[in-house]
Amino acid sequence: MATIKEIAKKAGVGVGTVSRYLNDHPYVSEDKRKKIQAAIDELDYTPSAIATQLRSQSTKNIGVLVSRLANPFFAELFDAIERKLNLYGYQVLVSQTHDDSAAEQRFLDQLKNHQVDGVILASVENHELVRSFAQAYPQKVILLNEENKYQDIQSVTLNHYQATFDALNYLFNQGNHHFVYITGGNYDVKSHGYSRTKAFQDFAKQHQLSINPDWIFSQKHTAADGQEIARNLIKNSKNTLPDAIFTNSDEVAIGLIDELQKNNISVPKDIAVMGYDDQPFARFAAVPLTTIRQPISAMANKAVNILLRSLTGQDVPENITNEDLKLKLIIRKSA
Amino acid sequence: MATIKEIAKKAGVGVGTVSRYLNDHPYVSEDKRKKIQAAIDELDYTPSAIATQLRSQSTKNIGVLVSRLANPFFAELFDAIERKLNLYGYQVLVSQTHDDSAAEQRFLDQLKNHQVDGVILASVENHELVRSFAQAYPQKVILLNEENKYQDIQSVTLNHYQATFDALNYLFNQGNHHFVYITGGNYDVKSHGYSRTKAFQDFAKQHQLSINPDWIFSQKHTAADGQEIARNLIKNSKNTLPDAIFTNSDEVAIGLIDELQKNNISVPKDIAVMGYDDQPFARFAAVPLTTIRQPISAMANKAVNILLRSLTGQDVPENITNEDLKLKLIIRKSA
DNA sequence: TCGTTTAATGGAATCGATTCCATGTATTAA
DNA sequence: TTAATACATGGAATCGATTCCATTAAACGA
Repeated sequence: MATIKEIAKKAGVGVGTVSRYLNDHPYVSEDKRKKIQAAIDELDYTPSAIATQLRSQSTKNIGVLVSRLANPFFAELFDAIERKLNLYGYQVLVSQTHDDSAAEQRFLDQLKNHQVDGVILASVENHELVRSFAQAYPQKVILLNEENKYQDIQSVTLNHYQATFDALNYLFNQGNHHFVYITGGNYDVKSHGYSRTKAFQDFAKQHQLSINPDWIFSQKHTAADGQEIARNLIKNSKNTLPDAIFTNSDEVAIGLIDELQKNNISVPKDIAVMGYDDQPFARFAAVPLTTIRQPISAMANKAVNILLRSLTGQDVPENITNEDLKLKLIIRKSA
Repeated sequence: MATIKEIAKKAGVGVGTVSRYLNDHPYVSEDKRKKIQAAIDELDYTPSAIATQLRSQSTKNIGVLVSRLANPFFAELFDAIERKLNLYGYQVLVSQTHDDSAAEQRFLDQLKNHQVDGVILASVENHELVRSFAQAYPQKVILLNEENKYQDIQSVTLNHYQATFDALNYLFNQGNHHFVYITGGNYDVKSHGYSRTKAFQDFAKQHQLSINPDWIFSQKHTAADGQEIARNLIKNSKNTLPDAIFTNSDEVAIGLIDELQKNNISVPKDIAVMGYDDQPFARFAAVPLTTIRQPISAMANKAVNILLRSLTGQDVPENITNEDLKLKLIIRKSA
């Protein structure tokens, strides 16, 4: 590959002049412009991004971390983020954790070794780890849709507590009192998704519902997980079945419904099922899902806006309102 | 951030020694090892990946190009590719074309400017463009699941022609003779997905089916597209409706079925619908999809194997057989 | 004992761009 | 006419690693 030196030589000018030409600096005569461009064309020259990055100490790369891209929610989120970042000339590097905090570590290390200028974390496994990075690089890290226990980390957060509470209320008011709760995280304070779980716990307390520990499921993500839960429920609960299931993912909901119906349990008549995300597919399910819609594109845009602003100091329009970031209960057939 | 120079200074050794230590070269005394490690710990040093990349002329980054990650097929494909590449210490950069060849151009330029060591193209818009890159960097480019008109480009290809032909035969043998054909590409030779289209054309010829030009749809990808097609079909075809629809995507199939049913057209009784991909969701659709399953993980592994081998010259196990790469008709309810 | 490997080490050169500095010429102001 | 700016340019220094080369010390063989 040709280098800037070769271009300079071929054009009969200094490397400085070539660089100035490439970067649209003034102070390059028309005469040399032509010669330089000719040399570039002739040698099919493209500047080495790596060299530029080293010298300029900036990569124009942003890392995005999600737990699993095969989850349509994350795929759509990534899509929105990429579109927005491309607008500003950034490339995007995605990584998936698959719930593995070692993968998260490797991802974050890219900040340290300057592979990326900043990161958007749409998933966090190890809060301590993330926090230590966020403190080391406060402008370079932003949490998206994750619990933020520490005010010192930039983040865009939605009110999942309220949305979950409202959805549970909706189920309750339909006469459901025996709940199954399924989360993608763990059923404790340190887990991601805890504000939803907290809402469930508070809700149960408020209505004095007894929580059956066998009806709490953790780290469930896929339709296959949902099917398994349904089987488990049917097998273990002898004569008592729940009357409502709150999932934290449409995928799980779909698996559940499929398996329940196969066992002649009607949704929503026998059991109501509440999804989460309003994934593209939700409306097309065998029983169209009642679910909580996340405002994906608004979330993505806001996160990118904030990150770019803090990264470059330059003014990036703030055009996302709190209204745009509202979660919304979508009522279909499953509950 | 600390640099290797500062480490050298703090440890009282030369930069060469530090570098040797970092890269596990022999010829570093136990004594200095300790001092260097102490300095590294104290200054929280991490080598700059950019500098290393510049010097070593290799990035350990691979680019993956897909048309749309929100398509579950591509999301799963990406997932499989990423898992495999991580195993070998590579990072992955994804880009989406969204059918825009300018995006493809930008993506490929990363090869030229050394942002990536190689690329996997699971989608191609502009064949000429891709070919010119493939010729400039023959070992660095591999096509995955795309038409390969030129034998000079590395690729892994499946027999979509045969799979499509077989699926059409299946539909035909059920008594369907009036076909709608829907592709994600264009209905011509230059388009991606043409071997499927060719199979359809040959099939029609063989059975002397008349092709209704109003029943050919191009560049359709989403469930919304499917719904629109269904509406279009119903509105325009007065008293004649097709009896079978061959789609090139489960997503489209799902939208179709939804809209047809809303109009009291029964699937598969009135119209049979054939999907493509066997996306995770296919089995959970309102009418579980009859579709053609793509061997995603085998495809991904094979592509990565070939690419890494041609990139590094080193031996990467070839453990994917042709049997693993077979497309398979999955019969459910929609046809 | 002396020549020959082997082990350790420091530091300059290098990868390919950008930017600062020095220098020179042309233009304008007074 | 002269001083002050503006315009153009070449090339060295720099970003932060790796690697080659030169040098020295220790171990080895005969």
